[in-house]
Amino acid sequence: MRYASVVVDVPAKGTDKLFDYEIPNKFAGVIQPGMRVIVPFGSRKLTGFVVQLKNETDIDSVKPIHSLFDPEPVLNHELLELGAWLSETTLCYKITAFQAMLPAAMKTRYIKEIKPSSSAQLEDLPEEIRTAFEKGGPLSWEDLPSSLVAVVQKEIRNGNLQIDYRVEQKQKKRLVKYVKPLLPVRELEEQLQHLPARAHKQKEVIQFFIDHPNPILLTELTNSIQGASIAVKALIKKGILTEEQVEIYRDPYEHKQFPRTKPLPLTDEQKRAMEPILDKLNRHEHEVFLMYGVTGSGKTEIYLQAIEKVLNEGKEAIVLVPEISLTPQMVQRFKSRFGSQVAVLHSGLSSGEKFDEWRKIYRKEAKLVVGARSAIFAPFQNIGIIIIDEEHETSYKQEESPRYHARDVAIYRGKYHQCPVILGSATPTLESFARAQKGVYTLLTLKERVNRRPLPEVHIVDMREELRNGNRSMFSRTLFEKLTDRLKKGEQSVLLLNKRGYSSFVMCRNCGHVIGCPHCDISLTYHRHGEKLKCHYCQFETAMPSRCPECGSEHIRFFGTGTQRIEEELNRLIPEARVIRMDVDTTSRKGMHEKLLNAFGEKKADILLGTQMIAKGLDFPDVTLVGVLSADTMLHLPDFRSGEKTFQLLTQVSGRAGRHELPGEVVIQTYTPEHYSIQLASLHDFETFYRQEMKMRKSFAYPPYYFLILITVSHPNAIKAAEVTEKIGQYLKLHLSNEAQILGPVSSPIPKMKDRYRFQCMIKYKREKNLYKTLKLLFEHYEEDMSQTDLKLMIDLNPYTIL
DNA sequence: AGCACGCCGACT
DNA sequence: GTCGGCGTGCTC
Repeated sequence: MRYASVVVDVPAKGTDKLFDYEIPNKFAGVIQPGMRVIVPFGSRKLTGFVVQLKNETDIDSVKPIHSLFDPEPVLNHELLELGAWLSETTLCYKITAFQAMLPAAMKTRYIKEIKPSSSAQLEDLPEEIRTAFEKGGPLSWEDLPSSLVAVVQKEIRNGNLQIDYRVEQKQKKRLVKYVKPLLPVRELEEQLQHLPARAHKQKEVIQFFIDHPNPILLTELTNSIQGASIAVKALIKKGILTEEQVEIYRDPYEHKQFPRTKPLPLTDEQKRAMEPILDKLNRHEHEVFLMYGVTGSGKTEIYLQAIEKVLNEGKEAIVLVPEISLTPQMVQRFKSRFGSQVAVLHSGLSSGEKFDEWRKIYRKEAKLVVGARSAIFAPFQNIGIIIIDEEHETSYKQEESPRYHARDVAIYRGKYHQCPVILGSATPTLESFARAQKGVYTLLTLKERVNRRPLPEVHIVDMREELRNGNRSMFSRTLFEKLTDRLKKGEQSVLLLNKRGYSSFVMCRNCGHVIGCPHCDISLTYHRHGEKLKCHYCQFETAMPSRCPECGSEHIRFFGTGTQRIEEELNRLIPEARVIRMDVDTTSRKGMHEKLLNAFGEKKADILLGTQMIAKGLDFPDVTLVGVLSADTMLHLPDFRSGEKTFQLLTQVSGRAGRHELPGEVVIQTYTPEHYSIQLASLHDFETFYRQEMKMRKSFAYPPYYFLILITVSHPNAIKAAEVTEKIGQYLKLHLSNEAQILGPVSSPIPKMKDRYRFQCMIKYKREKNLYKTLKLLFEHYEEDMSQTDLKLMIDLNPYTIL
């Protein structure tokens, strides 16, 4: 093959196509589809993905491929096709789709350097440039002092300097510094005498090496001797110590022990659910199963046994778990059963760790991947089963381009590999449950908890009533009594604060002014750490003012109910209770999540207080009480799924109580106790909830009866944004069928973000033959506007949050 | 995206 | 007459 078609690394409209390059003789037979190559592109060098090889090209001025970037293809045939499909169905650039399938560490970095051209006489160069070169090799364009820019440009024109474009992989090999003495102990003792009297630190370091003459990690050394790194540097200079960079293999779980577990005996119900899966596995056929099983019904054991069968046949398995429930407990269950065959991918890993886990999969050292959304792109060749646990979780939908849903990708891959896909949940999405009702998916039902433990008893507390009775605290009397009761019995409680829509904004109690972000139309959130106000949408942050910027009053304070405030109130009401608080603030540091959960598991605390992150997957035997402090905070969000989300959250969190010997109880505090989402969650009645919610969806033409598309238009000028949105609405009315409903334009729920005004319109449709074509045409129609006037168009097919 | 090319005003 | 501002259009 003489030519290669390449998708170049420029995410833009004009470059979202294939560019043909000649394959130089030296690469003949080496270059294959799925490989990344470095190609000349205009005056630069870029990486690109080879997508096909061919013997003909229509282009008359083909350039040759410069070099290989990977020794082997990084995307196999299936993933190349999947990328093309993703870019079509989510309307993203091909390069964006390809990049989404690789770990971030494999993204490329472009370096622009200035160096003397081969023909240049160094003496001809101006003094200031020559000295810069003498100091240290080529100059990077980025940190060229602005005073030199003009001179450099002139010399480039004169042909004395040239720009060198280099391509590098962002991934850094993990290097650690080891320090060791260059001299034997005897000589070290001698050196100790020769050091200046005031070099205390250096003496301390040498003494350390006299006691322990072996190489030591620099970080470990600085742990035992504070500020040792400066002394070490000095000692290296003196030739007493030496340092060594060693590349280490990153294994986030290397120090963990995972006792092996054996398959548990299945209940009759589990066996019945297992059968159709095994049948499909044996026949090597594709099928989507919706496994609807109440919390604690043993879904995971079914996953484990199905996976075991797949692995025994020499095939691979993918298990997706929502990010927040990718807890150590969950990972442990898989590692314990399958040991080193498991690769784990989640956001808690560093990009290098993710890269190494990815390579384990690529090199077939791992046969099973357990991971968050993007793990669906694991580079396996022979997948035997794909499992999506907690199928209803919104984190499976990516909110940036490519706006894909992991479930759709899973089904695509399941078809390709002719293998079953299992969607598991105690509270399936209405979309999936409706498909199961229609027979598109096969429904598997688990109604009983393993060992027949009853579901916990749920009490709904009307907080309006509490207020009328003079209780103004965040804790109802019922909840308070039950909390103190658990404390007496030595049992544990979990308290959930549903923080969404409740963030702690800052308001002036005198004039009612709320401090907002100057760039985005939302209120700033108070962070106690450093007394700061931060914007959730842009990076803006500012100090907490002591006076109201509007009226100058000192009565300005943060409102809303953060976990911190609850913790304070808890400490006041029940001072003897030991509380662990889990929220973004306390878990942002790496490993804290695990640490806090372990502490709770070891009963170092009586109450676990947290946000959504504690709702899922936790399994502690002594938790007998779950309290939901305010069930309706998300019920009133302007989102048609708010009822569904409330039902899901309440059901999930209730499932945390009484999972073992001790029976559990749940207290739900709410201001709208009559709402069906809350009522039915308290009765653990998903099926009635499903029917009720489906009626609502039908009458308002929402999914699953209709599909949605959200088009968001943003522009620095509000009028322009509104105008364009209006025109888009008209355009769509003209080009889509009469069956489609076009709503809007309306101001986006976040009307202004990063100094851009946002308007949106929504399309509801059932079937549209020319949908993708029309949307693509829409993009082209506004192309000039987009480049000329800084207009941005965002199209989200099947949006998950319309917020 | 980034870069070259090209056309206009400001200045040595 | 040259330098440098940014609008325009292309990149195999």
